[in-house]
Amino acid sequence: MKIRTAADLGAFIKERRVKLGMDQSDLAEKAGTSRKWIVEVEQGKPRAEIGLVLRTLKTLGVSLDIAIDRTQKASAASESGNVDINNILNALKKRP
Amino acid sequence: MKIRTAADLGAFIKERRVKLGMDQSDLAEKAGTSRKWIVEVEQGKPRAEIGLVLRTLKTLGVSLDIAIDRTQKASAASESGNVDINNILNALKKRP
DNA sequence: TACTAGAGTAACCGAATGGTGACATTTGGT
DNA sequence: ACCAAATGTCACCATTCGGTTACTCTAGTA
Repeated sequence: MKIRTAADLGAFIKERRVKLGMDQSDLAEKAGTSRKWIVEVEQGKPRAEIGLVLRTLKTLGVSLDIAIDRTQKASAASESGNVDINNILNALKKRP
Repeated sequence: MKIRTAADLGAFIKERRVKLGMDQSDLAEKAGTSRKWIVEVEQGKPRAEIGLVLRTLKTLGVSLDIAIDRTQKASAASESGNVDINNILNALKKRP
């Protein structure tokens, strides 16, 4: 599932928690945070800190993967993961 | 690439930014944040807020995917994405 | 050598965080 | 209807955030 917003994240966490038969207190304790924080994150709080988010996801047995977005208009090098010489040259053009 | 810690995230962001030929100021401006914040995140700040992180990743043309972790010892239902009846029953046992 | 771009660091500050503990509401079972 | 568990909300508070501005240091260029 693609995560684009904090709301996406919150929905996923809640769904996953319920599937595992945990309540908010269980998850909070296992993830080393507070129930209040779980509530807020499940509601899509955009300013929650990533450290706690990562710990929470780990607790839920979930992995976060990052990848070059194919739906984005990107250069060939961009997708390959190599340095994009065109982008760099373009940036250089901005010099006075 | 799997993201397990804030340091992972920071390393990825920096690598990606450089590949695209951007400097910290460029990225900060395009992502709607400050250069200071970019510096901190690239250094692995664990308390950066997810909202900004998501915006930054979007700016970098990157997508975040979430998935049930196969390396984790998980029940069959857990992997399938269905409700895990065993976990729920286990939780019920805790009732006094 | 002198200059510049880029990266890292520091101080300042208003604003928001996350934890605690309590209370209110909703839900499900007896 | 009653009760208990789970969820949602609130006030309080020490801590930290993120933005701004300015300074340093390094590497590469003229």
